[in-house]
Amino acid sequence: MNQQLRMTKQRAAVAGALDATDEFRSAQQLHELLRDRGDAVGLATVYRTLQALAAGGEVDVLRTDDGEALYRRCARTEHHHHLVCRSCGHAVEIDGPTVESWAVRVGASQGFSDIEHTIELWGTCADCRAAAAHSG
Amino acid sequence: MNQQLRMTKQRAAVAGALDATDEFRSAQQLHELLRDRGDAVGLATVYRTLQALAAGGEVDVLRTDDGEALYRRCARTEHHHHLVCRSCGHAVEIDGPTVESWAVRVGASQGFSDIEHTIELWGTCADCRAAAAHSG
DNA sequence: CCAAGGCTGAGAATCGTTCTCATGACTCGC
DNA sequence: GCGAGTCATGAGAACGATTCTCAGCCTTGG
Ligand SMILES: [Zn+2]
Ligand SMILES: [Zn+2]
Ligand SMILES: [Zn+2]
Ligand SMILES: [Zn+2]
Repeated sequence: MNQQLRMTKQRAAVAGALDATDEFRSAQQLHELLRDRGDAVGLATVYRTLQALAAGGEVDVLRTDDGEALYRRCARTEHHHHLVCRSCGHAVEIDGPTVESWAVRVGASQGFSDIEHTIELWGTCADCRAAAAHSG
Repeated sequence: MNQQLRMTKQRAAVAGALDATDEFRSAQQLHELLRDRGDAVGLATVYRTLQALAAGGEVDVLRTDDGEALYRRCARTEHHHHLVCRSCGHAVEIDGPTVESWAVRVGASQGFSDIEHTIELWGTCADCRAAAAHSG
């Protein structure tokens, strides 16, 4: 089926970078991370790889307030949402069982079909709050 | 307070365009709309005005999957969410009372502060579905 | 080891959005 | 009405993120 996907050093590097962190990261951050690590990979390749991983459901993508895409390889591939620190990207996977059914119900009641939902929580994690307190 | 804001023909035009539609629209769509209408307004001004309106809570902003910002003047200014048609932008304002408390609770339980939530539902409205059925 | 075709990366190109700055429009006091 | 002081406008440049181009490289199957 997708036998045409080749395992290259670059893809492994990107996947490795994703596995190495627990935080949501932008394509550019991952690109820099790889460069610093010594596994330099072209920016275009980073984007392409993330795109492929996202399409395959292997990484989660979300958008910051200003539209930048952030990626993260979550522990599970089943549907879930996130609570993300807006300053460091640290994330916690969360479930919202009642939210799921609510979304479907509301959508259907308005005559809409193919309902999907975007549900993400943003906040400041304990570490970042402590850091801010010290400097502020 | 904000007495330094002047009511200009351009701002009125943008506000008018927003009032004239019930759908979420991008800055560029509004810009074209105004041009077609005869109330040509510079693109930069459209962006600036939308920004100001959004800052003042007079219009709602949301981001499409690919990061583009969409704006809409909703009937109410109190906190609410939306069910948006991904093909025409038609939107319905919705409430999620249980969702609100869930968001706060989950955020706090993980040690995060300043919790905010992004909750939007996407779907295909009845009209667009009908249109798609005819052509497909 | 080879051919075939996916993969890569530097740089150009897009695209949405913001910035710059010279010019225009308001406001207010006279 | 008139001018100074300001805020607003708009054309175009600048930006930042992402995508595209395409020639050369590398993985894979045999
Ligand atoms: Zn944090
Ligand atoms: Zn969900
Ligand atoms: Zn709204
Ligand atoms: Zn809410």
